[in-house]
Amino acid sequence: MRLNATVGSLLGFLHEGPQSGWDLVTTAQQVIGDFWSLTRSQVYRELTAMAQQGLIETAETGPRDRTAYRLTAQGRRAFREWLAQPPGEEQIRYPLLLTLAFARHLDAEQLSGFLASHRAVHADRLHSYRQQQAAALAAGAVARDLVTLDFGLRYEAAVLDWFDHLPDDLTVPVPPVADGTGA
Amino acid sequence: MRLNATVGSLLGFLHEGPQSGWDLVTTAQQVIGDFWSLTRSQVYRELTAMAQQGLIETAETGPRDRTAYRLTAQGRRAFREWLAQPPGEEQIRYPLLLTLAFARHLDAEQLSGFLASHRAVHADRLHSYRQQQAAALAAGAVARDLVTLDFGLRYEAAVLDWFDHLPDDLTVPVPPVADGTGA
DNA sequence: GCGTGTATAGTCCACAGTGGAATGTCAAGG
DNA sequence: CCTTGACATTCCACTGTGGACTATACACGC
Repeated sequence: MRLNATVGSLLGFLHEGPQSGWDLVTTAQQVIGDFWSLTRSQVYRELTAMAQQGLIETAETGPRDRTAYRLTAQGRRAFREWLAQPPGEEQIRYPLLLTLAFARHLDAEQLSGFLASHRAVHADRLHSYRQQQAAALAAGAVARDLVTLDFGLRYEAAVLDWFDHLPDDLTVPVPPVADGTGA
Repeated sequence: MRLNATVGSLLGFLHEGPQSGWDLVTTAQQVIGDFWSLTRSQVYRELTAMAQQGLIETAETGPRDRTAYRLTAQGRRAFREWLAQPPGEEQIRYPLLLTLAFARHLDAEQLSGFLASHRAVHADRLHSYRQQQAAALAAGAVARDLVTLDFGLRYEAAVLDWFDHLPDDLTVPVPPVADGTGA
């Protein structure tokens, strides 16, 4: 009965006290959203399964259909086991690089538009990370609390650097490709 | 009829001439494998659908059950349309950061073991990227041909840097966590 | 010529992850 | 009292992942 990483992290969050699916989505977005994704659908799906397996139990039902869950002893055990497994490798999927890989089939102006807008996204993210860092430091956080944020900072800085060192002739008209029907 | 990125890139590869599913998996792994993933299952699944939609057609059938596909005019059109769409944002999922986010529940020695092995993976990748770069340059490639590789180089360098600036007290014993049953 | 291992080639399936539509409830303010 | 927006969950279709399974062709050693 191996847990997947999503279930593992949900169990991790429940260590801070009972939460509903809605709460967990919010928490996850804030705490691990920069390097892990999990969607509403998935959270509710997993919560149901987790309850069935006895990893969590209903803590309280509030207004609307709100159902908060609490860790069980079994859930706590399962979490520790999961956390002790060697974490898998990272996965990156970056559609912009796909576009770039096929850039010779693309209009130069469109390409430079795409690049500009993606660059802006990364610049914004870097800016927001810096603010988060400053705020955390002001609130008394130490380096240990900032490792994942630091990852984001370095990542975004590197990506921006990459944008700023792209060769010019990327967005310069290239003679139309032969577009051969065969090899 | 919007194509997904996987179909888009398959169409892209077929511009180089007819290929079978098997070939396409190999090509994709080599050309876009560092920032995009696609699995055998998916390739064959999509090829069937693409053929049904008239984006590709059977080019030849070889030994074993080999079936090579060729682009149709419609497929070429669909590819251009797909490529002209603004590419989506990148997705990153890094389980190690998840582990790190819950590090206070984890044994210091285990954590440092995980960190060491992940660091090694990134060091290897950086090394291999450098070799690829050198080989490409030696073969006469220009900057324009190396943009995606350059992304990988900068990414891996940044990640390694991050590893090398992790605070020491990450892997220093932390007083056992209270592990409260509730809030 | 004859096995036999390895690379090639494809199929199938269960599970995980994504994104949006649909549904409903409660709270606040005019 | 009515509308608007935040809260909360469910459901679905599609996409993506990874492994098990089958089978054929070919190179090689004998």
